[in-house]
Order: sequence, then C-alpha cells, then structure tokens
Amino acid sequence: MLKTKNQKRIEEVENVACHLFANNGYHSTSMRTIARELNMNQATLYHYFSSKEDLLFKLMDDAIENSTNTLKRICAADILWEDKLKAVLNSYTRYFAGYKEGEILLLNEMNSLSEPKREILIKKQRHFVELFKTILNDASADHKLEQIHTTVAIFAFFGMVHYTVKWYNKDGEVNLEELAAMFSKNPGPEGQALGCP
Amino acid sequence: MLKTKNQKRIEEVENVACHLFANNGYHSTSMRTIARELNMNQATLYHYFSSKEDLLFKLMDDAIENSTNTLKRICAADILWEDKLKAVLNSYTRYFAGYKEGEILLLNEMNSLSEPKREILIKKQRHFVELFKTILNDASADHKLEQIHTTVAIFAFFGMVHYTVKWYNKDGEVNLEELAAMFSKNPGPEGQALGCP
DNA sequence: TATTATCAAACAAACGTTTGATTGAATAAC
DNA sequence: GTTATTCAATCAAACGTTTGTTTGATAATA
Repeated sequence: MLKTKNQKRIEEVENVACHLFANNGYHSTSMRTIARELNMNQATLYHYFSSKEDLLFKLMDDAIENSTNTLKRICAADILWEDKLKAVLNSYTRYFAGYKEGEILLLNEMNSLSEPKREILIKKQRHFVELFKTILNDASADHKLEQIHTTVAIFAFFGMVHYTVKWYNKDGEVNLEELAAMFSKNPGPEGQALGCP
Repeated sequence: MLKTKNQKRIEEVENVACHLFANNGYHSTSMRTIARELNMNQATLYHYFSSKEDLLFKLMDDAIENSTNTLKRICAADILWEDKLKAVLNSYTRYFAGYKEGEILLLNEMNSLSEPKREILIKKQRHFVELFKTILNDASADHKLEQIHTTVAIFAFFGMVHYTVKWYNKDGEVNLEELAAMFSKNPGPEGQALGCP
C-alpha cells in the first residue's frame, strides 16, 4: 500500500491540524497558523480541504470510526462477557490516556461543527455507546449486574477516562497498564468508597 | 444587603454571558451577541467589564471560589472522614450535574484565557484538589484506604462528575439524589466490575 | 451640575476564503 | 528526443466579514 505524494501531504496537514486543534482549540487555531506550521501558504490548504470545518470534521470522523472499529472487534470476539468488558475498558483507557488527539476533538469540539456534520458524528457516537451497552446486556442476562444502571455505568466510565486528558501524564508514577487496571478492576472490600477508582 | 442598580445590571450581564459561553463556547460568542440578548448596545458592556476576557475570568473565578468555599466548610466540620467524603461527593455531584454553568466554563475554557489570568485559576484549582486530598489523607491515616492511589481516585471522581454535563438530564429517569448516591456509594459484591458507578 | 448609563458609528486587526498567476512534473504529439 | 499539453501544487495578494474595542456624543439620574 504505497502512499501517493498527495496522501502524504494530506496526512501531514491532518497531523498538524489535529495537534493544534486539540491543544489550542479549533476557534483559536487559524488556517494561517496551520499553514505556517507546515511552511506552506494558507491558500494551499484549500487545495486539500474545501474548508476549515471540513478539515475538523474529517479528523473527528476518523477518530470515531477508529474507536468504533476497535469496539466492534471486541464485541464480535467469541469470549465471555467478563473478558470483553475487561478488554474494552483496558483498550479504551490505554487508547485515550495515551493521547489520541482525535478523541480530544470529539470531546471538545462537537459544538464547533455546524448542523449537518454535527448530527452525523452524534449518531456515530450514539452507535458507539449502543455497542458498549450490548456487553453490559450480556452481563445482565448473566444475572450478575442487575442492580446497576447501565447508562450511568457507561458514562461514569467514559467520564473517568476522558478526564485523563486533563491530568494524566503517561510518564508519571502510574503507567498506562496500572491506570487501565485501576479504572476497570473489581472494587475490593468496604472502605474503598470514594469515586470507585 | 441591597443591590445597587449597577450591581443588578452586572449580574444580568454575567448571567447571560455565562449561559452563552457555557453553551456555545467563549470564542463563538461575540460581545454583540451578548449585548443583543440583553437588548443593550455592545459598547455599554465595556462600561461594566473592561474586556471580554475579563468578563470570562470573573465568571470562572466566581465559580472556583464558590466551589472551594463549599469544600472548605465540609473539611472544617467536626465529623468523621467517612461523612466528610460522603458530604463532598454528594454536594459536588449535585452541584455539578444540577447545571452550574460557571463550572462548565472552568472545564471548557481554561485555554481561552491568556497567561496571567490562567495561572491564577489553575492555582486555585490545584488548591481545591489539595483540600479534597486532605479528606483522603484522613482516611489513609485511618488505615482503610491504603491500597488506593489518591490522585487517581480524585480525578476519577471529577471525571465522572464533570462528564455528566454531556449526558445527564436531571428530569430523566435518574434524579440527582440517586445519581449522587451512585457516584459515591460503596461498591457491592464482586461482579459489579465495570467503571464502578 | 456632575456623574453614570447608554448609544451609533467607526476603528484596526484577524478571520476564512477566493482569485489569478506561476511552477513542477508528468503525459501526449510530433 | 524534443516539444506541447495538461494538471496538480504552490504562492502572493486581496476579498468581504466579523471580531474586540474605542470614540465622542447624548440621555438619565443624582
């Protein structure tokens, strides 16, 4: 699969734009800034992307497609739901805390998109959540998770994981494996109340 | 404590600006939009706030001061750490999920501030986290929480709570009391693995 | 009268985007 | 093998808007 020069250039633009959008925000990042970072004229950007919003959309769409495919693969695997749960919590935590900037865009910039595009991504996100729920439903059918509100459970998990981008440093004292374990491990004896990490 | 007409007007501006900033984003909300919403000329806004950024800063600063004061009161109370923990988790969850738009700004718009101001708020947020940690330290001294990484625990909780603004509907099937209970209750028997809600 | 509150109008700067021209490297014609 | 054609890639310059902000004047209030 050899990349054309065109595709390479597109990816260069995407990488730089994704980095800037994720770290400085979409509205605070101008096309001039992106072009300057690439040593390229701003007009040239419009040879590859028809608008700034199109560029953002492509980045966000790639990110959600990527996450969804990973989740699909786990759901389709022929393993126990316990292992599916463990796999998805683990992979998602690692994926996210490991700094996928596209996911940061999905988290921060949904409101920066105008209407036809935003609705498309929201639908894809809802689909992602539904996939996630199928695992918990398997668990429920196993009569082991009845007393838990699955919607709250899912979003509590997403919240914990998404927030890592605001504080977690993968080179700090807790590595990615440990973090994923903390987010997904079974709670122990009483007294470990707090946010259930 | 009678409010001058001046103070009243300032609060009107703050309420409208906070609502617009929180829901549409700081950069996407122009001074013209704020003025129009108030049936007021845009220039008049500068009679009350010296700049748009000053307006944002005041909103965010009020929010963090407010949260910190609540937390201080709980920390200073003469009760067991278990009850402190329960109180703070409960109040914070209720506070946040109940739609405090200033907190949304603290979550979303920190990068919209330029340097002297941002550092001030970041320091205050760090102070807030330190206060939170004192409770967990009391718990640790009680030899009941040793095996938990307190930093991870705190941010896991913040993550769960902050994320509620993206999905939680207080008029839905889970009310605020229940949600706060779910976020702060002791985990039960094995099998309730998942994100520990 | 002095101070506060409001306004219409304009300002310079920054924005996303378009235009029109110029290059480079292929492909086709001779 | 040279020349002509084509098309993708790039650029400087400018476009029309929108932005945050200022000015200078007017109305209201005290």
